[in-house]
Amino acid sequence: MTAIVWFRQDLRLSDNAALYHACRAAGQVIPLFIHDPTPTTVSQLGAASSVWLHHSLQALDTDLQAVGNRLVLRQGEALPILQALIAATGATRVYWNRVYDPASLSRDTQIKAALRQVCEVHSFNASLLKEPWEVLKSDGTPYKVFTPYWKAMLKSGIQRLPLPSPPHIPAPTVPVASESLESFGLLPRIRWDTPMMAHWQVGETAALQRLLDFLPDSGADYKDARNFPAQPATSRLSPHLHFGEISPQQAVYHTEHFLTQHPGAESGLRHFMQEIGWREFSYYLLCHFPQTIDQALDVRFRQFPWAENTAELLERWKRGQTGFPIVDAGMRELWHTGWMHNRVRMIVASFLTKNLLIPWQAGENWFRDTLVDTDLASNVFGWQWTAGCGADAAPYFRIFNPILQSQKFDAAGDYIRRWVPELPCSSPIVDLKASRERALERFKRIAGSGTV
DNA sequence: TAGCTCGTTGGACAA
DNA sequence: TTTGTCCAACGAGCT
Repeated sequence: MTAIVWFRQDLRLSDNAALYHACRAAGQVIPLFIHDPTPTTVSQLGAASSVWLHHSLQALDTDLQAVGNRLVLRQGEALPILQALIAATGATRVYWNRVYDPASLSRDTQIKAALRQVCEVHSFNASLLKEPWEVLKSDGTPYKVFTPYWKAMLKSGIQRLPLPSPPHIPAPTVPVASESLESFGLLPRIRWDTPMMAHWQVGETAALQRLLDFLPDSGADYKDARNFPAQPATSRLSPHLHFGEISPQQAVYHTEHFLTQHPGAESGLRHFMQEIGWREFSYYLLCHFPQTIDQALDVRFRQFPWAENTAELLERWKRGQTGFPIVDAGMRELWHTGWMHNRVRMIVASFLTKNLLIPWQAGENWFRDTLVDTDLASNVFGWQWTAGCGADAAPYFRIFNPILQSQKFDAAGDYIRRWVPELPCSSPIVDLKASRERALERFKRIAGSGTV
């Protein structure tokens, strides 16, 4: 019996439910990845993420070769490709792990219905700790506040043993043709990606190593040190988690295991697991409120009086030329490495949406294109939280002051100097005090105009 | 059921 | 220089 394992955002061999169950059930396994270049508004792959995907697919293929198989690459619309592959190989089962953004969920539902005419289809959860519909309030509606949500999650139990990596994945006896990875065109023509990728190691092995290095190096101090962008105190697991090179269950499992031997790291690592929880919560909200992909959850914000004629200001923000050192440092870190420290993400987002009064969607789009860890749910959630229009949002008067933030979290200026060596940088593009007051005034205008 | 406290990440201002 | 208070208002969850 032959089974197709359709890889999507689960580019790993360990703790991969679809792969695990396919290997147990089938004598021959066809590992497949489909690149669908059709432009859609929600699932378009940003330039930096495309580069990561290229390397991740390469790593997955290498790992598959080590256990006797190869990754089959195809390009185009998923359903006809799967149907053709089933017809050509006589496969009788298709396995995949679910992807939880609304567009993928509805597409997969259609594909499942169509494929069930000709074969068995099995889908699994391999990217979330729990299914989003499993955890609800006592009245049956979804949580909108993180703390009670996370408490309920912990109470119901988030730990389980990760599935082992199959020691051997039997290849089909008749080889299946594959397109070349280069034909996907994921790498840019002008190779700006080489210096960016010098900051990263891609693939399942690197992802696990990253976690295992992080736990002893930074686990104990995580709670406080993670706020200081000059320190390498955060896990940097986000791109690995996004592409599924490691699962959140694996992160939780290894963290708990580490804690049994290093109980002193308890406080720090509870906060680290809480960050895994925030990732989970953003998927949870996106599943329950799918319209929040591009619309504010708080309906009052759908007619927020944003500033006009801001093209030039947006451009200066993107290029890291705002004249505010910590903002410019963050935007340049993003440009050079495909990643930005979490605290700095909040600072630059607050600056864009509040001091410049530019819609959060503009910032969300730029992040989507330039981050290697772009994750629809986390990105949308984070931006809405900062803009004050999402679930559990920051109060409207919470406007970060970039000068005070750098004094508090980069007092020695190490982070700023690393990315803005030409200090003092250009003159500020906006007056902090005046722009803060302008934002507060406009937020007051929409207050009381009705809520969700 | 009513009443109460609390809520990831802050800043300005007065004392 | 540091510390306390206020900046809204609503849903979650407890008593």
